[in-house]
Parts: sequence; C-alpha cells; structure tokens
Amino acid sequence: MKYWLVKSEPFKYSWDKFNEDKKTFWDGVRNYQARNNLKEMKKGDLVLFYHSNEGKEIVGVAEVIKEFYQDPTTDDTNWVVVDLKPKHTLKKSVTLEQIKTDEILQHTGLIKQSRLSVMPFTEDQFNRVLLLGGMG
DNA sequence: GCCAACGTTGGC
DNA sequence: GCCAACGTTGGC
Repeated sequence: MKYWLVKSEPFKYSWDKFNEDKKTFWDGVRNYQARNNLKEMKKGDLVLFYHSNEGKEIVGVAEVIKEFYQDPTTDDTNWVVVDLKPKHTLKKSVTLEQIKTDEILQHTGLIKQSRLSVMPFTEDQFNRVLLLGGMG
C-alpha cells in the first residue's frame, strides 16, 4: 500500500464538504507530475488531505476507492481523476508550522516542492502525521 | 497584495 | 533544443 497527500483550497473544496459528499472524484489536476502521481494510486491507498492557503494544515485521511480514469470535466485525454472517500478526521490538525519543524516531515514534498498538489508520502511520514494528529 | 518557485509556451 | 516571457500556486 502507498501513501499520498493531496492539497485543496478549502474555499474550493473543503474537508467538511468532502465529508458531506461522502465521496468525490479528485479533479482539476493540470500538472504532469501530479497527474503521474494520481495514476499510481491504487485502490485502498491512504491519502492525507491538506488545506492550502487557508488553514495550511492536514485535516484528515481519505482512501482511494477507484483508480484513475479520464477526467470527466474535460475532453483532454491528458488528464485523469481518482475517486476518494473520507476515512478519518484528525483529532488535531497538523499545521504547516509543525511540518516545517518536524524532523521527519520537513523532508516531505510539501516543504521541498510547495507547488505540487499531489505527492507521495512514505509510510514513516504518513505515520508521523497520524501521531501528531492525535491518531497514534 | 507581493513575491519566490517552477512549469509551460513559443520564438529563434 | 535553448531560453525568455508568462502564468499559476501558495506562503507570508
């Protein structure tokens, strides 16, 4: 199983909205590196949900329930989506501030490549987020 | 609102 | 194939 992190601006699509919807297809990815990451997601993989701009914190964990397929919001076959459903809400959000100063998490793409919207996490990094999020 | 980082586009 | 110009993202 693999681990990932996706970003969303809460203004556009928040964790709360995601929980109301019960599931969503992850659309709007228009960057090849992020797209390639989407394509590598397998059913059952766990995905951290990060609020960018507003909040700047990891708020929950989602699960991949359907692997990649053509993005229904465009005819351009370059772009794909995956289906996600909410799994856990973190007891405590893990803030960017914490991530930047944490020995394990400061090495994640969130810090090193701040513009990438879909990125892989290692198991260690993933577990560290759960621990800091009060889910350990 | 500004700016750094970085991806993409297009002229040559 | 290089590189300048431009656009977008996201932190501050």
